Amino acid sequence: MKECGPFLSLDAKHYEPQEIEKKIYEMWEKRGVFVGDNTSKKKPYSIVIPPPNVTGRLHMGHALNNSIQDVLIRYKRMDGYDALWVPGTDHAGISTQSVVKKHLDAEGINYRDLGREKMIERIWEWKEKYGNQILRQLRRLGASCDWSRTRFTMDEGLSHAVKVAFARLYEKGLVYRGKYIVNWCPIDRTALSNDEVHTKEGGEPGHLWHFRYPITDSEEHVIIATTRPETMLGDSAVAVNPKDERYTNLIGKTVTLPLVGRKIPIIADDYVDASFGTGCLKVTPAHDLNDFQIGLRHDLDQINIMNEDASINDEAPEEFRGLDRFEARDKIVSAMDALGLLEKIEDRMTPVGRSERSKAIIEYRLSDQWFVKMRPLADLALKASEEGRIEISPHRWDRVYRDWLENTRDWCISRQIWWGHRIPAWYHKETGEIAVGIDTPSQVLENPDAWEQETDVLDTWFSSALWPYSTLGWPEMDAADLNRYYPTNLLSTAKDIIYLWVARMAMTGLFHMDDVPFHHVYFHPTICDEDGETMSKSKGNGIDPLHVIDGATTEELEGPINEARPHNMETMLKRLHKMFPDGFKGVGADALRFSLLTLNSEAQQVQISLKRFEEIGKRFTDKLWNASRFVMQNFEEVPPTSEGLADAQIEDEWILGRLDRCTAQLREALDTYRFNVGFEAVYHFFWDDVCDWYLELTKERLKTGSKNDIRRVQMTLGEVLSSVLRLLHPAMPFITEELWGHLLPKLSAGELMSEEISSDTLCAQAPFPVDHGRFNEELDTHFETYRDVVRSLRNMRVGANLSPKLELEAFIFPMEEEIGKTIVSGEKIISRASGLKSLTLVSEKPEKMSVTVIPGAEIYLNVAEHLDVEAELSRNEKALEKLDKRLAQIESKLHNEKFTSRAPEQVVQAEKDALTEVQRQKEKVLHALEELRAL
RNA sequence: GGGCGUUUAGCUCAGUUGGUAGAGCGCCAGCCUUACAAGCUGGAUGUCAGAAGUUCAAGUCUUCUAACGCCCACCA
Repeated sequence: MKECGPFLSLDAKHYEPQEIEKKIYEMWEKRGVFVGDNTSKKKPYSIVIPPPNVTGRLHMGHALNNSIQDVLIRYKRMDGYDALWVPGTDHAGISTQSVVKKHLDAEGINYRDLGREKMIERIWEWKEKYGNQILRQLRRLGASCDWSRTRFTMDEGLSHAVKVAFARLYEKGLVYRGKYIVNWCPIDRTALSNDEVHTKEGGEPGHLWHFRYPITDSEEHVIIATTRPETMLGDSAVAVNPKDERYTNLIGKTVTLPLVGRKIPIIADDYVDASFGTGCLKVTPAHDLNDFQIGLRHDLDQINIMNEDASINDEAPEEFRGLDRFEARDKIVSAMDALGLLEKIEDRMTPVGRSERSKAIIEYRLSDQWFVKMRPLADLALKASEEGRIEISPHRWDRVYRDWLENTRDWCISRQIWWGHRIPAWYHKETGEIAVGIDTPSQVLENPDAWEQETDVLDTWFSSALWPYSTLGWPEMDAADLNRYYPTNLLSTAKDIIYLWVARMAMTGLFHMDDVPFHHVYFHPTICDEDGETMSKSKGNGIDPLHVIDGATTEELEGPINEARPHNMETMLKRLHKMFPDGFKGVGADALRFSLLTLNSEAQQVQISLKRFEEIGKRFTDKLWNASRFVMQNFEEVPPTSEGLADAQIEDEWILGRLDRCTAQLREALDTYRFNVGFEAVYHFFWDDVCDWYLELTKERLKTGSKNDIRRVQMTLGEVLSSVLRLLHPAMPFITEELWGHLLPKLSAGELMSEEISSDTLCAQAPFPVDHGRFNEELDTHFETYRDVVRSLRNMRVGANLSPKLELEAFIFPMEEEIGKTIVSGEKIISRASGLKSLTLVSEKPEKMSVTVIPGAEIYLNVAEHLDVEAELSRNEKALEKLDKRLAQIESKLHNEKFTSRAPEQVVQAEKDALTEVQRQKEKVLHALEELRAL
């Protein structure tokens, strides 16, 4: 018996998740059921979590992705694997530093005054205090991570791993230092990788200024166009296309740069698009990526005119020095205008790069940076992908991944911030010599005063790139975890970090470990709101998973909207108030997870709204709770005999067959990451087959059957329910564990188990169901016929407006002996399900009864004086219409000679059979109508 | 500019080798049938975005078009 739990009485009519979920999670943790055992004889199955930022709060994307991982981990754990899910967090360099900076700002402290050491201390303090919030939230979700292995990208081991990785890459010449033009954020004062810069689609409103640059010693001028006039201070050439005949005579001459007075050459370069603007391009190598490249080709001066904060520096004429870049822009425009050199100003949408983090417009800045040489590494990853050592699902992302690897550029990994892994490189103060080492290099130790350490830290993604093996003990090559769990089985993540993270893990994994970091990559769809917009903080359209789990007042639901203050704020609030005037009642983690999983198709995005969690997850948890309650109530009176078990009835065999089929479907679906398909199969099996049919059919047997027959039903129910709980556990771990706590003692006490299950927690010990091969095609088809008959009978009853309680007589007039036999074999089932007094096979048509024609038979229901001729007529006329439509379809096919001659024999025969069948039915319906009209 | 995705019932979406269009919600009618009214039973609802093609047969394959969305690269 369990030490604790189950927690909720089965008397409860509605399932109340919140309290139970917390208690159950505690129980699991206390028992250590999530802990991987690297000495186990079981086969390993491992996943390393995409580490959320320490600054993060759980959002819907996390909820989805972690539900997915948890499903697979729990599935494998139950299925006999030593399943390990390694959790952890990412130090998120810039993001965390700016969060703490804001806190300090609020205290009136400038972090720069604090100094590097103190600031880092403050960030650590903050991290210790708030950094684990997201891990606690993952627990609320039910994530079965091995918390004893929790890692942090800046903990001791991982920091060591980062240094080792850097040093090894450096030794191999794959890390280098160089001057380069980088994306520069003037707010955070750091370089950013391309992936951290975002450009709004279609650009942002701006202007295109056309300036005249006078040709030296001439009355002529060239006209250049720019969207960033301030950069002219750093111009070192004007370029034209060599094929542009308008300017060939100018090549080699110089222009005198207005305001500055510098003489700069007119050069020819293919990069210039002759058809754009005037075909003349000002070249500013220090402040534009393309200009930088042109500058290299022509050996132009690289004139940096800006400070770190993008104010104008002393390279510029005095009047502009110290000005902010946008002030300088205005001033330059008016100065040019005053000189009569402003040709015109056009309004124009211009591409504007912004820092993803600070939202500031980025500058391009020439500086000393560290880079990873990507080509050799990318080739490793490409090869692994071509050899199928990394498989990506859905498959379409494979190409996206490969395209990037084929075209990738060197990766700038230095960041000018304090929070992160400080680059283990030292510079000789005089010679400029560089020393790199995992520990402080000996020459530095010998003469420390002559050296200084690099102040930059590494891009956060540098440490993330090592995550799958650094978390398992690398660079210790004989670490038990590393040996056992690397390569991991799966990486599940969002596709927007396919380059930023996935590709880089593949590259470094292959380089450092000589093996792929994961065999499979699964990209889940993007979560969008009900209008199809991606959820984001700035739009205020996010749904907080914890609100879904715990519920929220209307005010709390407003939170994200109020914080973001989007342009359509009013509409959003209005809609919220209309839909949830009394707040949202929490549905629990199970319902959240189940909803997300059944919505998770192979599409690129999935639209969700709060309502959906009620419609899908909540409804289903409630159904599961109630049906289980009912089943278990019927175990109360179990006679604990183990002899004389009655034979299985048709419905018993049928439901067990369907159970097996459902099990096979779910396994197949989970193995191929088709979560919606798998869980929908279980959903429908449980709701439709188990609840609506099997439970309804067996109520009577449970009430009035013999003890031995009751036991048969109980035994079947026991297997069905215990299997369903196990099938659903990966998706809905809490409620299934809770119900398992109720069910298991009853099953054991009554010797109702048809298989050995010796376990006290479902989570850890219960085996995942297997397909016993009991699905019987023939029996299942027969059962479908019964259901057809029942549906027809119920329909007739409703048509005659008769109470469902009234027991009626029904008659079957079969067109074929076979059908008659089939129907008779299901007599009990049909009678029970349609409230019949009797079901009789007749060879002569009964009269004055309600009639329905189904394939192969006519069904009559004796509704006596309640026969509503009008209703009968209209129902059968409708049936006739349908048959006619179908008939036309078939006939047109069969009349088509090409069809009969070219379609496969079987298909043609099937159509012919269908024709006879439909014709036969039509005749019967016509006949019935005739008789009805005669009444 | 390049790549990808989506377009199926009023809404949100399934639809795996081409072979009579499905689910949930919503809607209509009837039921408090002893697990569940947060439920049960029955019912209505579709030129599968448009066009062309391949095929005996197309929601499904090919091409083109349109709308919407995402990613990458960015003409100063």
